Amino acid sequence: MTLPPLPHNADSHDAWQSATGHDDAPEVRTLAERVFHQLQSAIVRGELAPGAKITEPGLAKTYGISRGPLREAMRRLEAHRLIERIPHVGARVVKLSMRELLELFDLREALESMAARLAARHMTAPEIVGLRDVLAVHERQEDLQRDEAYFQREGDLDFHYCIVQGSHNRMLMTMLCDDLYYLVRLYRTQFSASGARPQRAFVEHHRIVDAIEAGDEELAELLMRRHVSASRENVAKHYAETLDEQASHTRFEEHTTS
Amino acid sequence: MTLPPLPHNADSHDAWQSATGHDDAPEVRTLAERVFHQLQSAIVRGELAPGAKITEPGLAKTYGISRGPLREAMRRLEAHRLIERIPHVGARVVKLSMRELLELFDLREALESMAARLAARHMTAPEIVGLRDVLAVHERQEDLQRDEAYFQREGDLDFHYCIVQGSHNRMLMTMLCDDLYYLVRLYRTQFSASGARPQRAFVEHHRIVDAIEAGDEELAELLMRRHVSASRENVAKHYAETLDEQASHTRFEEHTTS
DNA sequence: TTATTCTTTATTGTCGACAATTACATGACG
DNA sequence: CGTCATGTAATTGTCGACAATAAAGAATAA
Repeated sequence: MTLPPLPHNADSHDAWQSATGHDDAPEVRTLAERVFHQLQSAIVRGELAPGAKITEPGLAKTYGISRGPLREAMRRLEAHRLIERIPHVGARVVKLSMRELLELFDLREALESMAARLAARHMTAPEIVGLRDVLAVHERQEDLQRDEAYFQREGDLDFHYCIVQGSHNRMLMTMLCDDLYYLVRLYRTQFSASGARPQRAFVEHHRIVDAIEAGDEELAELLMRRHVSASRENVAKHYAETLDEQASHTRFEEHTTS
Repeated sequence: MTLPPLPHNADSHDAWQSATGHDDAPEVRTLAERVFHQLQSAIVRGELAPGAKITEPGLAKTYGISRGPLREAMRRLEAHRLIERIPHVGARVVKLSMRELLELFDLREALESMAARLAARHMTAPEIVGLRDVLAVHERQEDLQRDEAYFQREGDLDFHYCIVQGSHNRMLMTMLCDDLYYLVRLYRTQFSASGARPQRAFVEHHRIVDAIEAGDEELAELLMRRHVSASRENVAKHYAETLDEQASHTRFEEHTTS
């Protein structure tokens, strides 16, 4: 009953695969972990259709592994809200409704504004330099290919990643980078969300970085809150326009419940 | 490859065991789920010491199940940040450091202030009545047993539960009630946190409810933010006083990394 | 034809056993 | 005496098989 301390646990973060870069080949050493990342990527990229049923024997044969590690990976995906499970029935890929998407924006508004405030308090000079580099790359891509929304969107997430990193709050990093941002990407593929507003977002990003560099916590928080809120309103407006397909989506859901 | 829709997924929440009441016997039908709740409760209540190593054969024999469901439960606990795992090495119960505790308060400040704002916007009249009932019970217990901090603390969590429920944001409810509040309880047992400030908290709670009832979103958000922030500062101060044992804790961690 | 019941089938839940990796202890060598 | 190497033991990772549950379909009766 004594506790021989494991050799980590003091700076336990180097053992994690999380909260740093995103989509860097995770270089994992266990099957469950590897298939978790593979499934996570497949879901986020839309290779597994939203709402698609997931059968354990099928996936096990697809990935060439046994059902044991696969079930552990699925439990992790369930905890990360990328799949939904019902005991003795099965699992399927989540299908974000518009309501849940708007809820997600509320969460982002709360968490990312806090992240911006903490970034203004804790971000170091080289971190700010790196952040400006991200903005520069961001802007260059915008010059080169003005229509290619995909890179722009990924760049947008890179920006938000840097802010969250700058908060120096590990719980916040984990919650945003490991949980919410995957849902954000999932939404972008599900709704094929190309409705970006690049130029507006650019100046907002720059102003946020300015506030962070100036150490103005309150301004950074306020600007980030407005930035996320504006993105939410943009999505809500775009949703109101394309409401017809959404209506058919709703009819489909009603049909399933009958 | 077609997708015969499962009979839920339209109002998928009734199938979940989460985000409603807390600690109501979960009435689960699978071993993995049951042992997950049992381990969750055991960890939060301190029956499994923080930092204690968890061996799969040991727990499997303890709970009389096989290692398969146990590993799935552990994967869920890992995702909920109640245990930490290292591949091929083992798992142990989390031991919150003071830094992580303060990080947790930052998260609560961001999320619960948002919850208060949304509660002021969406909470219905009967929900507000229930909230006042919680405060009344809260106050009565305070009259009866002024020292018994345990019930007061649980009542405090009940209050925050109601607010989050009133936000009508399911993602927010899940994130706070299913994830963060278990960490809060874990902290209270680990640090034997009886350093409450009941009377101050009472009036703050009442003012928050007043703002919610008045539909004043901004005031509710501001008051909740101050409420959590004050609690954080209270903890930080109490930590500075009992810094000696924390110093020994730090020495221990340094020793483990050598 | 429609509703109901029973059978069949497929999927999920659970278990025990084996392989792989790591930690610990013992001993040899500088 | 300290350090390194080796072997052993224990734990974790993985697999295949069986049992339990639920969905799908066939057969029967109204």
